[in-house]
Amino acid sequence: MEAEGTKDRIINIAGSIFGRFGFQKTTVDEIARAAHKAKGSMYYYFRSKEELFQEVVEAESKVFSRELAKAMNQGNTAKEKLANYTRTRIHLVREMANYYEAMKNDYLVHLDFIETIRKKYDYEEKVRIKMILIEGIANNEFEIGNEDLTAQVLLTILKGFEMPFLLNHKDYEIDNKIECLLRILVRGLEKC
Amino acid sequence: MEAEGTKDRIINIAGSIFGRFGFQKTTVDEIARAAHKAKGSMYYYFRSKEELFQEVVEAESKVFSRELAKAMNQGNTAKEKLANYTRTRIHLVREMANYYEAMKNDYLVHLDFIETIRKKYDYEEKVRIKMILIEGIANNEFEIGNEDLTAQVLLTILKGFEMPFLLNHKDYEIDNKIECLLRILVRGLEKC
DNA sequence: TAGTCGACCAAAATACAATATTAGTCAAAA
DNA sequence: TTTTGACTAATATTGTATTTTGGTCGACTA
Repeated sequence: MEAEGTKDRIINIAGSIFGRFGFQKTTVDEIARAAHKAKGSMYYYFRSKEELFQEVVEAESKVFSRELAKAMNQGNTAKEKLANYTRTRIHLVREMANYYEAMKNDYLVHLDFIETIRKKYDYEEKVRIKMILIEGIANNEFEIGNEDLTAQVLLTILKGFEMPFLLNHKDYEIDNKIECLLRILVRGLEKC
Repeated sequence: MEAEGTKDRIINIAGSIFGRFGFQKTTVDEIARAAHKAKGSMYYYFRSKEELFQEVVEAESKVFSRELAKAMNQGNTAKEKLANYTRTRIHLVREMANYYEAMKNDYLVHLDFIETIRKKYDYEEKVRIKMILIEGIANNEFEIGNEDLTAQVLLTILKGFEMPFLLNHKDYEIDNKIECLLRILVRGLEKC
């Protein structure tokens, strides 16, 4: 028996094809052929093309989440955790930029199921940031009025930082910017 | 001169039409009719539709700039200036969100002359923020390693903040978020 | 002479019908 | 349980006739 089930194999293959061509320009038959299956078989595992895509995004988000959690836990203090989280997040998103590139065409076609997924992962991320903040408050590292609002704002900042390279603008100074941003954020949250 | 008045009138009328329908879906003839002129007359004042649009953007950017400068100068300290600048900028962009709405269709058609304008005004804005920072350092309000990089990062944060409502997501908590952001930024830059 | 006009043109956008792909189904079979 | 490929309705694409649009120009005027 293969370590990887058929369904997971399809998800992986679909992921690489969706990543190259986006949701709309990828056909179910194309994925089926790449997976050496008949198109009909796809509908044994997934109710629709949308559901297949959703599972691909879900799987990739899990990897994203795991990497982020790992980076975060490599720090001892809340400050370090926030810093590692920020650095890793920005770099991960940057690596995924070419992935987003293919999705750009789908972007205006406002697929509302994507919106749903996005919201869910935004929420998860906010919770994770909030946890760092709460830990920092408990540690006497941070002094924050409203952790929930602050977590939301930090997430907005992080998401804003990805915009430049989400829209082609290459940024060779990104590492300097990240450190500069972190200096402001950490000092801004710090208990002094 | 009378001619200068006509040109400005055309720019204003064109602005409101471009604002409603975007660059592509607005026709030169439409603008001409609204200005009670023949289409040919448009080409007496502007070399092309692009140039007309460019002048519209230029004019509106000037208003934007002036409002920002005004808000900024209402503060006495650098901290106040930064705060006023931030608040005004975010609110101005939000008011313009419906304007951007119409432009969304043009967005993917990557009009590179728009990119040029954007770069120019980004630079101006960065300079303005940098001036606040330098003033703050001179005042002993701020303590900043690299003002240029910091100004760039602040601009990136501000531009990131506009993304949510640039993409429909209405945000009823925006004022709380702005104050929360400002608290972080000001404390993050503060000399303590 | 600065400003306006509208007929005119080539290029681009649109409309529409014919054609081809595609998402999704299903009965049969492995 | 899993796979298949023929099948269909809906969607997308293509080719083409038609219209619209950006832009020009010579004539006109105040």
